Amino acid sequence: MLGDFDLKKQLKNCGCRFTGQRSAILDVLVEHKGEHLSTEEIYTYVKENNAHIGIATVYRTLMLLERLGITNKLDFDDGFSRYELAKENEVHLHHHLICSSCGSVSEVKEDLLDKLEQQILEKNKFLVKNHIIKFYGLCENCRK
Amino acid sequence: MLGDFDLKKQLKNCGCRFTGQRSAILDVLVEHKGEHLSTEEIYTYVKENNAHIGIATVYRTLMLLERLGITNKLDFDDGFSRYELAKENEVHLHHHLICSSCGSVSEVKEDLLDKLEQQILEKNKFLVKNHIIKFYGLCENCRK
DNA sequence: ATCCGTGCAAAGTATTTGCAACCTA
DNA sequence: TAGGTTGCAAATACTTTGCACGGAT
Repeated sequence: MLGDFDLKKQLKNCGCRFTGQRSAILDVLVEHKGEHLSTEEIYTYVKENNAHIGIATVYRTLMLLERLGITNKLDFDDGFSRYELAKENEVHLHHHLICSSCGSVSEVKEDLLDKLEQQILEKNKFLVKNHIIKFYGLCENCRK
Repeated sequence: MLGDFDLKKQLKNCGCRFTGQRSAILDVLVEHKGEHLSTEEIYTYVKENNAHIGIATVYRTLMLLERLGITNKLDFDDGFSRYELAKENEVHLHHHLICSSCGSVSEVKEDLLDKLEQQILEKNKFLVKNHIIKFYGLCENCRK
């Protein structure tokens, strides 16, 4: 798998080892690209082909993948840490739409924030490297 | 105190009772306007004048205040729920600047998002009622 | 007097950690 | 072989809940 090759290289670069568990966890994230899986969900999917994996390994691996910049940790205030592949964000950052009524999460894929971030650098002397934007409101279904 | 009067009215409106603990917790939030206190910090401050209050009451009251729209719950991914007075947001919504290096949190007080939210309504049929924006990057100090 | 609110402690839930066995390099 | 990695279980950390007592209306 393509993902494995990159992972192997990146792990070597940081002196870490390439293991079946780490590969399997990344595979799950690749297979579910576009979703925002919780640790528990990732654990469940990984167990399908890796029955004896422990959830501590999932937590540790997700921490590692985030440190390597392979994943982004997301937070929708539902009590779970969620993850997505960071690659998707190379071109654009996501804006998440969270419905206050049904809790559904969808995405906007536009980035109109460059202007704002430029102003922040000028006025606050703060260099923006990444952002997480959560819009709370009512989705199409719940507005009916 | 001014805050007490509003609280009393709002509590009555929802069939809830006005108690010393609820008043004291709101007082702490008013005294620390502009900060983003964690539940634990609020608990510590309230105990100064209310030595025997329990932390469960703080959690329950903050939940109530949020339901009443008096406070906003914030989340800076540091493992704590944080709160601020919602009033501050009547005029403008906050954008938080979170430094990846030192963890400091500051604020931008501009709202250039109206245009984007209008587009979201048109393209995603999603009606934005509120938003939380977290910019991750490097603050002035850490860029030196 | 009623019954909501409180404090305490126990329970819950997500996540982290210690450690011996295991596996990658 | 050496040392990073794993699985298990115990430990943490934050938050919620059950219940009897206390206080607001």
